[in-house]
Amino acid sequence: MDRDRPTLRLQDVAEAAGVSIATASRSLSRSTGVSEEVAERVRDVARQMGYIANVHARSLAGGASRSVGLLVHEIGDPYFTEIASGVLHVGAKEGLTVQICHTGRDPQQELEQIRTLIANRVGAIIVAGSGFVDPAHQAAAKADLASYRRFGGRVAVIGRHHLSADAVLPDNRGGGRAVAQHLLDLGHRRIALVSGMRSLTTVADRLAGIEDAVTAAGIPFADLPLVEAPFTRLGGKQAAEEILAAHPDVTAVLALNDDMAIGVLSVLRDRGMAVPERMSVTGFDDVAVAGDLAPSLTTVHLPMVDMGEQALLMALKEPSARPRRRTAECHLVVRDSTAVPPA
Amino acid sequence: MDRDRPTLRLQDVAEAAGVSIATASRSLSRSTGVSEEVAERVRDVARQMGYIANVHARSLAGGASRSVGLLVHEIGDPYFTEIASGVLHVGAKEGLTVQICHTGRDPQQELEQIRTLIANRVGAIIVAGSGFVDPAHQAAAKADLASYRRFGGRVAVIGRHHLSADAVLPDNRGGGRAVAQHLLDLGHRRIALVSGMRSLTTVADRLAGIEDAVTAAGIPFADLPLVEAPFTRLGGKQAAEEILAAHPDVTAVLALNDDMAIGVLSVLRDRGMAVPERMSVTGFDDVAVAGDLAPSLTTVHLPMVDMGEQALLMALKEPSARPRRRTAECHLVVRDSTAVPPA
DNA sequence: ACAGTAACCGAAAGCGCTTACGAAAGCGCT
DNA sequence: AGCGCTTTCGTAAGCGCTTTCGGTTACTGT
Repeated sequence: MDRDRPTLRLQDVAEAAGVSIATASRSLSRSTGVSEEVAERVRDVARQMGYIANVHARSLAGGASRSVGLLVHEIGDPYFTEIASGVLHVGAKEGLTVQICHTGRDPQQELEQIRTLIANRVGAIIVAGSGFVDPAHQAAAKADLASYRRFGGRVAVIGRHHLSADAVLPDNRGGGRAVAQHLLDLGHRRIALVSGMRSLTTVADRLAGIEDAVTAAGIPFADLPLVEAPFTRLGGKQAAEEILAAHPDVTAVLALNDDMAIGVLSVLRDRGMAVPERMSVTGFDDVAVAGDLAPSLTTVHLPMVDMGEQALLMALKEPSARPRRRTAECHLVVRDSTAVPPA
Repeated sequence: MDRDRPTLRLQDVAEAAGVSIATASRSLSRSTGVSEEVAERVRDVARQMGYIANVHARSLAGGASRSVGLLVHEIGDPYFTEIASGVLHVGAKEGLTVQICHTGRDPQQELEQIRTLIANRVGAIIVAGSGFVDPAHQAAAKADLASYRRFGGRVAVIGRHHLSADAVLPDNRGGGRAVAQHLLDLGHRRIALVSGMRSLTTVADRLAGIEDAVTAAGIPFADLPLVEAPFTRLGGKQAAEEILAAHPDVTAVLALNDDMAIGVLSVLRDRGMAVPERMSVTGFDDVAVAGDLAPSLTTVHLPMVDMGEQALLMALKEPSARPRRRTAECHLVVRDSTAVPPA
């Protein structure tokens, strides 16, 4: 975009077609108030000249913007990849461009990216990766988003319920219950938990579900070895090392997401511990590769693509005064990484 | 963005700070021509009011836009995911917003998305997934991009050299040569090729490299069983079925991308054919999961994140009259899916 | 033939910003 | 004091579009 090298303007098209700018504009947008023949001619001329309207001018003058924003920690993370895929699908179908922003798990950057999206006057902001832990950033973001909403912007959050916005939430508690129950049913009693940071509501909810199940089975939740580590593959590795060292008697490792489970699997493979014969391992999320691992991973399926789609659709629908919640069902997917504990 | 619910304007800030709009503008952008005290005051007021400038108005008036576009087939495809990651990283660092568009492998949609990006007057367009097969679409895209460039837009293509634009290209031929050589070195002679559509230059180049190697080893390239299928996991499965049925003597399957290789592996697992003991399998790309599969996949590593970064950086640098090329080095990564052929 | 109506189109006013340009004020110098 | 220079700031002219408003025209019914 250079000022000095001008692009084709609507005026150029209008002149070439022998009509006024107003008529040209009407012909190219909602062609009402223009005779069909004129509109047709203008469109022909525009096409021949290769005219492409300027979105900036259009939204300045017109109002509504044709784009939405998506906030993720890191697009390479499979969890966010799938959400982005859902959002992009809906976006393409609705003729919206999607601006994706990396927060890099940095609250400061997250705040900046939110501001950037607001500056772009996007029609909706989907917050998929939200890492606000400290009240200061959270409050700032909330304030920005509030004023954004005041002038008509829509906000939807995926995976957390905060920022007083519409939210799409996986049934983390139900999923946690299901996967724990699965291990209990197989006969496991010494189950180690490989957890992300408990300050994340996602983690807290999943743990709550696990607690439901084990408590019902008569096992005190506090008895289960639990290691908190970053929600990443490396975190899973570290946690696995720690658990194997401190608790040689565990027969199953329940990881709170697939990434960590993959880390656990790699440690077990390095140590020559057979999965699932010696040790059962479960994940959470059911990322695309979970079924391709060997052994394929027993995990809780989250409909992430769906969640992305739902979030955008929810945001685009008529706004409601109070934040809406939509729960995404999770279900257990039993694959090859779990079995009865060794005798 | 609603017209009737107005957002804070620069004028509001100016009034609150007791200065003119011009001064307010200067204070908030490149603060030249304003005394530091005034600029400071304006910035304070703006911050307190929660003012966020309107990008549309800004780029209409000013010229340069702070955003770039990225075209991919499907963000969920790991190849594109990593490229997108690279582009987003550079974008975040440079303060650019990135608009990602899905083409869904549909030439028509690809064309539309290019137009959308031009309409958004993005500063650069990175074409990662380009599926132009028919001359008509290709010509149309070329025309649009040409006029886009004429007014200062930058274009960079990843993985193909066409559209007369800057390009970042993996050394597909070298990679093909390397992986074929690896199998030859292990002693394989009956090597089946699981190929994407040969009309793709990527495929053609990789095949050329393979031909180089096998020809040098004294094997007529045409003797190798070759199945063309979609460049997807499913395509890999289909191709594998076909090959196993028609060529039971094959000892190695060389797939032209990892996705197809994963499909091949799953077919082999279903049939109980041990990899690599009974059959060696190789991929191409080295997507993130390649190392996590079991057996982990021997493949050709492409620096995809790098390529995304390079493409954007190249586009942002001063343009050159003639299209530049940058070659991304590939290298073979030997893992557990290849071994000497069965005796 | 004429008022009344509907359909079509053009002139012009903005949308919120940047940036010439010019005015005013402060400075050192003769 | 008067001159030119620099610094600082305000006025106003757009950027390319949409949309209101009013003017023309063509068409109807009487």
